[in-house]
Amino acid sequence: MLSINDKHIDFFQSVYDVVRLIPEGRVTSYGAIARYLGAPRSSRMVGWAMNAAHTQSGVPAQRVVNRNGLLTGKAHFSTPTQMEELLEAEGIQVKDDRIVNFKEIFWDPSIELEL
DNA sequence: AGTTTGACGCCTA
DNA sequence: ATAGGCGCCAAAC
Repeated sequence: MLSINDKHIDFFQSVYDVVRLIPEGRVTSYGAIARYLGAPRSSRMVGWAMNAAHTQSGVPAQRVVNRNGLLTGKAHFSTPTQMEELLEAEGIQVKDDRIVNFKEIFWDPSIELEL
């Protein structure tokens, strides 16, 4: 699925690129990433891309949650507690698989990177 | 080649 | 507030 043409950059690669830009201590949602990539209705693709995120390096997958601030992807980490542990290590409070103050630490690429 | 399934989001009842 | 349906695109069956 590699492409030699720059015209259509891999969707996966683009997702990883955005995720890498998420500042420490901040989080974003699948929908926000999809919207930033120009596919507002394709949040599922972001999720699919994240499925293979662990194969990439420098991709803080724990900073990507669903629009409710729920750690929906925690099952895909090494251990069921890995995700929240990583988040808490960055100063993000997690309560019952949900990010506390989600609205405050939310980082929207389409806004933060609009310039 | 048709069907099912996602680490989702949004609208409607 | 909760539940269910549809959309959207790619990969696995």
